[in-house]
Parts: sequence; structure tokens; C-alpha cells
Amino acid sequence: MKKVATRFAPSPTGPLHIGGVRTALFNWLYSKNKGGKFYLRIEDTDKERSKDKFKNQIINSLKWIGINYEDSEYIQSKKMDDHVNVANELLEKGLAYKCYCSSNEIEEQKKRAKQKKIPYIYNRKWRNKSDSDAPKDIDPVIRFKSKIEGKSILKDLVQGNIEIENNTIEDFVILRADGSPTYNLSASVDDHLMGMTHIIRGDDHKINTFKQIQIHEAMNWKIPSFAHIPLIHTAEGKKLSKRDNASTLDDYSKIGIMPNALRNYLLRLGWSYKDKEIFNLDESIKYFNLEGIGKSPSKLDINRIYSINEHYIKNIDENDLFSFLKTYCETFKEKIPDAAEKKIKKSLHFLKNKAKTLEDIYENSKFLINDKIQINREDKKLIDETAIKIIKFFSDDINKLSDFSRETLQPIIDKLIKNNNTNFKGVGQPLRICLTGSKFGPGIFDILCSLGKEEVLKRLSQIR
RNA sequence: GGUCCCUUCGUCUAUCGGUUAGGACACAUGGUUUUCAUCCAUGAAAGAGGGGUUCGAUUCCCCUAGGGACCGCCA
Repeated sequence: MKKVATRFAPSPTGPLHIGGVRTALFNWLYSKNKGGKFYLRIEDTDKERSKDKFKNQIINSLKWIGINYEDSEYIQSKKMDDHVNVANELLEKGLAYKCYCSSNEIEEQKKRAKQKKIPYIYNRKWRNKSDSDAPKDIDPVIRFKSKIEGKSILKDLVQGNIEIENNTIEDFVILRADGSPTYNLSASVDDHLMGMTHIIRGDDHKINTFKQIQIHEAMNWKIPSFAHIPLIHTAEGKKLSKRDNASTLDDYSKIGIMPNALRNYLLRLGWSYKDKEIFNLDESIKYFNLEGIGKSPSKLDINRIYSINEHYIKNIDENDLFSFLKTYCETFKEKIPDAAEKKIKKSLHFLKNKAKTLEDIYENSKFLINDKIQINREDKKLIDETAIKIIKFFSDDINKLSDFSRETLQPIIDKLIKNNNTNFKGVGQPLRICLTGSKFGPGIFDILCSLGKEEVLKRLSQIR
């Protein structure tokens, strides 16, 4: 049995969206599960629309989410000669032919078909004509001689057997008038050249598959296995496209979603293994299979993304969490100063408990990142006479403390509550506001301990 | 319009002919709590409709309805 080889083959004509990432993930996991190889092929034969910017974005996206590929990227445009050669070979063998129809002529036919509401299919006009009839002023395209009789059955690994009448597939163009190869030709040739054994892609490719199989057959190549996965839909139930907002990886990373969480989410979107929800990387590889892929399209659910992210925040190793946080802050917020690093690391155990995203952690650690505390006007009103008095007493009391911990602080707070005839809020709230600039946030003891005695005294002294 | 595909709680899904149709997220209610959260408990919530096949269908088949994809000298 040949070693499994899969590939992800995006065209760099726009930002990669998470549907594409999921396709890449499935291909990658499948090959890893089988101990095979996974490749990235950049389909950049459309020179007009392909942009390096998008190519880099694709590469970075895969890197971010942890999908690695063999060798360097396979650049399709570099193989165009091979594609052209195959077209010529098919031509020589009589399995393809030159079509001299002008584009106007084709357009006319399409228009007419539309008016009559009948399906347009190229009429195979030049299929059996000889070149001697050819008009001099037209550069021909090369069309593949598709099967006309009978049916084809695609044994799809996800969708089961798909049967189609051969005559519904037209004699598609494989070489343009300018001599450049088209998608179906290039993809077929490259899949063969790269030794692909399994092609896992969106089911919007199903018709292409019938065409590509025919090219493989005509060239006597081994035909890979196919798995067409349902597309991801938007909340409105339409195919997810590059133009939808919240569709690229960046849209998620910038709100503080972690790569492993998104990977887990994408894996479970349209795929399942019993009732299991959380899959770490090893488990993803271990359990992934094609049988678990559902047949119906699934919708994106941001709540689920948050929830899985939250789970990862609370359960991964704190050193890992910190490095995700560090990268996140540096990329999207502000660099965490060295001085704050230690404090945040020490505080992660409580910071993470109130966070769904890295952004939440960042928001709650601002008081550790910045020494300057900003208090808004509303909150300032809460610091009244009594509050200032309490703060003063508190400062005096902790000043005497040699051991600064929850155990030593608790009695002080209790005493203040009693002496001032108030409740916990009466003491905790002003302290929290003065120390962090916010009414909300971590528990007051957590704030106190992570700041440390000196810093607490310093911040409180600025209020009096 | 043609071809092909799909259809279980709002969402992601489990079930591979016999279940009180299960789980997770979201939602609601209650509890814990030091604000915001967390956490715990409880609750509401689904087999599109109609025919078959069968002792028995969510599960197999057919029809209808709804949804989707494709129909480029783009990929």
C-alpha cells in the first residue's frame, strides 16, 4: 500500500478563510493519522489575481494554527510547462482537440441557452472537425474530449457513491488561447506529479473531480481517492467566502482566540468522535478519520469558539498560556514590560479564571502592566470621605505588615468593615478602584498579593 | 433552468432497526461568592412533511418541501 499523501491547494487570490483552514486541517490530520505526508501547493496560475501578500498570509495562517507541511511550498506556476506538455500529449493521442470557436460565439450560445432556460453546454463543434477547416484569425483553445456515453460513479469517501451522466460534463478547456493551462489540467497533473493518494477538499469541487478523474484515466495515471467535505456556512446559511467578516484567522487571533482552541473548534465542526469535545493535538491525530465527517454543511458558532477557548485558557499549562498571552499582547495590544512579566505569570492562576479570551486576560492584567492608574469620573465619585478614611487606615495597617498575604490581610479588612460599620463592598470597592482603576476585576486579595506591599502603598498614597 | 448534495434541540453533534432520543455550547432558574466572573445544581429545547418495508423505524426505500453547491479560456 502506498504511503498516504495529501495536500492543501489554495489559490493566493484572497485571504485564506477558516473554511480553507479546516480543509487544510483535515488533510493534515488525515495524513498524520496514517503516518503519511502533507503538502502545501500554491495554485497561482492566475497571474492577474494571485498576490504574494495572500500567499504569505496563507503560509502564516497554517503556521499559526500549527499545520506544518513537507518541504517548501509547491508553486504551481513553476510547473506550467509540465501541464502544457500533458495537454499536447492528450492532443497527439486524440484525447483532446483544438476548438476554434471565438469567445463571442461561445458567449452567444450561453446567452441563448439562458433565454431558452435550457442548460448551456459547449456543443462540441470542433470535436470531430479537422484543422484544415480552421479559421486563420483565431487562436484555438484545447478542449478535453469528455465522455459522452454512459455514467460515471465517484466513490466518495465522505459522500458515498455519486453518480452522474457523462454527457452533463462538457468538453472543458485545458489550454487557453494564450497557451496557458487551466485549473483542471494543472490540478490533475500536479496531483499526479506529487503522488497524491487522497484528495480532501470542499464539495464545491465535485464536478471538477469528474473532470480530473477523466484526465487521469486518459493519461493512464493512478486515480487518487476523493473525500468531499461539506462547506462551512455563515449564520445565514450561505457558503463562507473571503468577503464575510470574521472569516480569517486574524479575525479570531485579534480577539484573543488561541490557535489550539481554534484548531479544536474547527476539528469538531462537521466532524465528531463519539461525544468527545476536547481533542489535544495528539488526540486529534490519533482519532481523526474520514468516517466521522458529517454530510451536511455546518454553521459557524462564535459562542462555541469562545467556550472552547475558555476551556483551553483554564486547562493548558500556565507557561504555555503565558507565552500565548505575551505574543498576543505584543501583536495586538502592547508589549508586556519585563517588570510585569513575573507579576502576570504569578497571577495567571486567578486571571485565567475570569477569561474567555486572551483579550480578557489582558484587560484584567492592565493594572500589572501599567503603573499609572486611570480612574474614570463615575468611579471617582465612589471614593468619598469614608472611603478615603478607610484607605488611610488600610495603608497604615499594612505598612506594619512583614508578611503580606491573604492570611495577614484578611483580619485587617475584617477590622475595617467592623470599625466603619460597612460591608465587604464598602472596603473592597474603593481599594479595587484605587489599585486597578476599575470596579470590576480579580478578587481584592488577589490584586493585593500580586501587586505586593510596596506597590499597594505607592498606589494608595496617590489617592490621599 | 440543469446536474449533484444535504435535512436530529437555536448551534455543533451522538444514535450504525428496539433508547425516557444522549452530550456540548448558548439560553432560563436557583445556589456558592468579594465586584465582574468562575463553579455547582436544575430546567426548557430536536428526528421537515407524507407514503412504504418491518413485529418495530430518527435509523432502510420512495415522493414532496426546504436548504446548499456547481454550471468560466477563475481556482
